[in-house]
Amino acid sequence: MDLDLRKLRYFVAVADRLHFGRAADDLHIAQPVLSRQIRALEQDLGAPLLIRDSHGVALTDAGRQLLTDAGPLLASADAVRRRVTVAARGSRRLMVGFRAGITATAAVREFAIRHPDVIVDVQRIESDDQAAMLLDGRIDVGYVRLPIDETGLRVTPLYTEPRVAVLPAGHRFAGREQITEADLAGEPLLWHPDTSTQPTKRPHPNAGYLVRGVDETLEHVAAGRGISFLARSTAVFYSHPEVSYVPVTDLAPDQVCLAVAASRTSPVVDDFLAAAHATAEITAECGNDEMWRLASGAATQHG
Amino acid sequence: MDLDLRKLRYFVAVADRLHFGRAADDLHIAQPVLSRQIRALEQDLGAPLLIRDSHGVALTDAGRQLLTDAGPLLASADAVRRRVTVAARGSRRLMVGFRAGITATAAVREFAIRHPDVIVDVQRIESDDQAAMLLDGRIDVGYVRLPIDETGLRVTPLYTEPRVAVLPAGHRFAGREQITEADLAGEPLLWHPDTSTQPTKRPHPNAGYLVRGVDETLEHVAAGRGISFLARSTAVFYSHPEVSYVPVTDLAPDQVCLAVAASRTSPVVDDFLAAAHATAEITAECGNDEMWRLASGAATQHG
DNA sequence: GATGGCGATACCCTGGAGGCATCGCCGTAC
DNA sequence: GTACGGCGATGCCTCCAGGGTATCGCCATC
Repeated sequence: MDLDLRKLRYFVAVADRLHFGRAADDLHIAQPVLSRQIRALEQDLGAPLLIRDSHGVALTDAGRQLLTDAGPLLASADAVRRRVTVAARGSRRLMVGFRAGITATAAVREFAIRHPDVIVDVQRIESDDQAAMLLDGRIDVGYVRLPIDETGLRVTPLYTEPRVAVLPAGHRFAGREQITEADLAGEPLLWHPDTSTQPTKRPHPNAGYLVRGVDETLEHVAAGRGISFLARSTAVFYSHPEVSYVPVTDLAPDQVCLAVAASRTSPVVDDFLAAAHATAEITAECGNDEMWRLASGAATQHG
Repeated sequence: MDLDLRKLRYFVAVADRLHFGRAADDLHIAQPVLSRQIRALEQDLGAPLLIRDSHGVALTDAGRQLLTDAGPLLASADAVRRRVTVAARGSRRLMVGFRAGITATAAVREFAIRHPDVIVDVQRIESDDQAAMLLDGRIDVGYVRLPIDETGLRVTPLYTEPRVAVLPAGHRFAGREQITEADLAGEPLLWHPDTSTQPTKRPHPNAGYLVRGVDETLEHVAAGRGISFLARSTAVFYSHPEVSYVPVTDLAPDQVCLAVAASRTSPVVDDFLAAAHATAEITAECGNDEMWRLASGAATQHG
């Protein structure tokens, strides 16, 4: 009758590896058990999920559908468990995530007027798991940057800000007032993990440098492994002696959004969203022209 | 480790009834079994969910949190099962729901250009289960009218249209060119089922007339049980010899939106959404001034 | 003080999830 | 061509979770 989330998790493991033995290892169970559980799941759903033949294991149409749906569902279940245990502690706490360069202070202050009893916790998030953290309830609200996989989320735009190129200090364009995207044609770009994959899908471990977070980006750029781009407010907050920021005039701006898990129903969350929207302009100021002039003036002193 | 959806369903039954014996009846299991399952769930979550004392059963904070989260989660699980079985049949089919008065033809035609292989099915939906149908996968996309419980959904506005009062033919305002909301102060309003409740919560069966759908509305109004309001396009499509429509000049307009389950990831769905947005103006025409003049002209012939 | 309603406990039975050993199939190597 | 190895499936055992019935314990009511 009801879907069995354990079997579903097992299925995801097999679908990820396309190999019963290795998936069983991942799950710390014996391979025959896994084999039977998957068969039981197929019988339960009344549909074959995997094709096993001498060439290995492959997904059927139904299996592909289940794989795409399983991730969000399992994440929601996680989120439910997490929220219940939090509610049980009686702690009225709101966890707000924010991407590098974004300052939630104004919204937090505004929110505290209406909800002095709620403790607002803030936590930095990164591009590669911003969606997953919302889905499984580690954060309740997120100041995120696009792109983001909107599956299971409710995403509303807040503001945009220009982006700048991140160049090694010795680069031929370092210190320029501004450049265009065309100037950088052919430059090696750092490879960022794909944020549009399902939360269950992990990027292949040895596919180039895995750049996660701003500090790593700066290190890699300084080391000459490639160039990158950052939102201007991020550049304002993070500097590195061996790195130079240069505005790129024709680059698509960075879109900052508010995101919550769509399955989340809570007046507290709604009130925070309202506060965040009301203070969007203040939040956006961190990347405005004045802040940029100040910051880039300071940066050129050592860049 | 994983949440047990069966236990979760059991919990919802108990939380709805606040009575173990009756909930057990609903679930067709014995009361002691239910008692133990709930206790197991509490142990599993590490939090008490219900307070049992001589005065009966009550929810704890954690229990309330779980109850609000359980509905969407169970609905998602249903949706996953449904989509997998559909995918297994290999049928590329898209189910589009629409509220009364909304014509999806333009979007369907536009969509068919890109996806001639996908069969688009349309189905009328009602206010009281429009959200539930999206959440549990009975429809993939919905042309809905506000208000709607956005939990678990992604809702984007399409267009608005004026609303009209629905009056019995013998009403003192019947046949008027227009009236204001104040004119109708004190008039008995038909009671519509609350759309903002959780999908698991059913309205109490004997709480006034349960008006579901347009036809019932017209019958009840004609029978003199109260007046009601409808979007103008709905009024254009539905007429009743004993009912008269009168524009209300200062009534908040009806907002038509597109809605999909937030956990739904599918390029086919995305393409339909794009087509629906692209054809929004055509869709909105059904309730425009010209259509209204034509329809109300015809209506006055027998009204 | 007797009674009845209601959740919890005790006890039993069955089925499902886990383990281990082994089979059957097929591709490959020598 | 045969031997071998990889891999999923099957057989068989154990144990616990989920189902049932009978009954207890508590309390409110009369």
